[in-house]
Amino acid sequence: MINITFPDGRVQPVEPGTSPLDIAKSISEGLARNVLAAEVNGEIRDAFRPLTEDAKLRLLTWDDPGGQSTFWHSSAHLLAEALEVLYPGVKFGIGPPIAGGFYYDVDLGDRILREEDLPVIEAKMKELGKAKNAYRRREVSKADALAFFGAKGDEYKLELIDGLQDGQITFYEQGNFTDLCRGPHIPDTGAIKAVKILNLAGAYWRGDEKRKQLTRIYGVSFPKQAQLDEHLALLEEAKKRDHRKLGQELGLFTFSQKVGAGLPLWLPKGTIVRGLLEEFLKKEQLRRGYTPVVTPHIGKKELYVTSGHYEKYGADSFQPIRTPREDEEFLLKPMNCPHHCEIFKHKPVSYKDLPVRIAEFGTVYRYEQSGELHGLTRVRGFTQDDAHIFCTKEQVKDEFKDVIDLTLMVLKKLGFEHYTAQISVRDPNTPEKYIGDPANWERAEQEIKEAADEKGLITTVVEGEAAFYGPKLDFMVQDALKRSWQLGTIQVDYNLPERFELEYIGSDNQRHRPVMIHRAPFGSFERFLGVLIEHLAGNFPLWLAPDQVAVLPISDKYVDYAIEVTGFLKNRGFRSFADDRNEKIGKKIRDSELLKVPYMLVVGEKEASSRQLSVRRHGAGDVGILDWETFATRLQNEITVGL
RNA sequence: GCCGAUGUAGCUCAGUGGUAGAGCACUUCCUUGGUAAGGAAGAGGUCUCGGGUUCAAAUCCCGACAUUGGCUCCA
Repeated sequence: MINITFPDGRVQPVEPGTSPLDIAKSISEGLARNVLAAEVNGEIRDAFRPLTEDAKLRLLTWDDPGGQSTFWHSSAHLLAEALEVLYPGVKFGIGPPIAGGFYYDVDLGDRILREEDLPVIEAKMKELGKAKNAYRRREVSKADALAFFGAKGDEYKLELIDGLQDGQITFYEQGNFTDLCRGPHIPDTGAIKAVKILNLAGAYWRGDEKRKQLTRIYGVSFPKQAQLDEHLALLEEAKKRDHRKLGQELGLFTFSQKVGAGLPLWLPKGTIVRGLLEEFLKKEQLRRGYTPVVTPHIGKKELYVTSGHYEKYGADSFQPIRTPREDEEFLLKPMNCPHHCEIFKHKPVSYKDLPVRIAEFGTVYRYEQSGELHGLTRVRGFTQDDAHIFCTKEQVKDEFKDVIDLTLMVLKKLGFEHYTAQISVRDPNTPEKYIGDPANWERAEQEIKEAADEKGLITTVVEGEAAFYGPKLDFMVQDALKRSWQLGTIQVDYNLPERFELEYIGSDNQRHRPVMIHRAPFGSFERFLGVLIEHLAGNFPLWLAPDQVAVLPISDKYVDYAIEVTGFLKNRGFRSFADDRNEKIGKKIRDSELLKVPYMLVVGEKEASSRQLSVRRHGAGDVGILDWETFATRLQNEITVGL
């Protein structure tokens, strides 16, 4: 007998060769139906794979991420099976589970898949699912594996097998389909009841753009149709919230072919929102000892040769601009830091001046490949809420903590409640990739972790993700639809102080090299606003709304009163307009609701004669009659509270 | 940059070889209406751009540009 330990500590002896699925069956049939995989001594395995020795066992259902990814992985195999039936001779790349489902990369030869083909694939998958074919695991020798896929003519699988060690190769089969696979898989295809093939895309074999491009088929699947429906509804909701669509509908920004791809044009309303964010941050930064600066949009090529950016990115940047007479070369600035380094250098700095915090909403231009551009989140010209902190190495930790504070304050103010921090440190195996004193690195990495801990951040530490010039902390922010975005960043830099020969005079009257910290709580206004629009579904809080109050006269007899009210509100600093169109009140309300204006004031005979306001809140409806002062106070209170 | 899709009025879209359509928005007129669309008339388009095929191209072919789903990249 072998001993199986359950998560609650209970130990049950079973015959060797018993599978977790058998154990589930012995507990209840219902459980057995729901078991997708098993965690055996911390490793996720097939629930049907026999246990041969003492083990800690956890049965995984749909509610476990491990159960879901196994389910999706098996769905990818089911997709492959369907493809093989529909398109004989299809060759397969890889087919893994991913965050929101699964995909399979396939080579269909000359055949091009179209949207119309997707329902056919879905139908075939459902049909094969109903067959309830069991997934079977089989260990094969390398020679046999090569022989199998050689006979099938699948060069991609052959290449994969080539990279595997003999004795560690397994096949999984279900129905008539056999795939090279490490597993694990769910017990049988019957569990895959709801399937949706989402989209098609090209993907290079092994992610290498020099190699053949395969067709990547994305799908998602669930044990129940209701779950799929819910998932599709969420995707629908995401589409509705798309900042590109809302930006258009709310008149926030636009793009022009003539101006150029990836170069957003901020419309008046968008500019108001953006300006309010700037104002908010500027105020907060002044309070925290930042000193604002302004630097030009271009800089001489030598500036970037000094900074090292020219060597590293010059070829992949907008190319230099030349002056007609002197033949000097200027670059559009891709970063603000070289300019800020020169500002730091403009006069001798004492240790008593440190930290120096130079802040600028600096617009930068980066050449992004045409296929990369996307709404506001990936553009070629954008404005960073940038600042560079020059400090001693002893001050790094406190500065980090202050920037974390600032960032959290920003996220809270804008209604982002879920976020984590990713700390990127050196890859210990390739120390030669990093510049700067290893002792400083060690210290900074440690202090970043401490600072994040002391501020109560949930962190993940990723080795090898650090920039060559220093470790960093990035904020990963989750929006209302549980999508994760990388926004703010804090980075330590040992490189630029060196290259620009930055110095300060210490208390010992000697020259010392400061440490530089790059930081941007929003990242860029463009990207942040894109994410914010989707997070809020375009419903800006009162303080950020481009129009705060729409005054809606019932008929043109009350337009004068509406204009008077608008004037009062404007004097109190609220953004307000009167809708004096010759339209019925229902129409005016509808239009203001669609524009997501937070407050609507309906004014007619009653209000004009009593000098009152009939107040309506966006999304909430009629909130009753208020006098002017009470309404103004209500607005002020709502703004003060924030959200 | 690569692969696929798309590009028709300000917006959303119909229009598969014979000189361009709808709804909304816009303008004018009628209407003066109390919490999500009042009525009528009008104006608005070298059908993204450039080539080609054809008696004839929004429509078919080629190329460019832009948008888009991905891939690769991202200081």
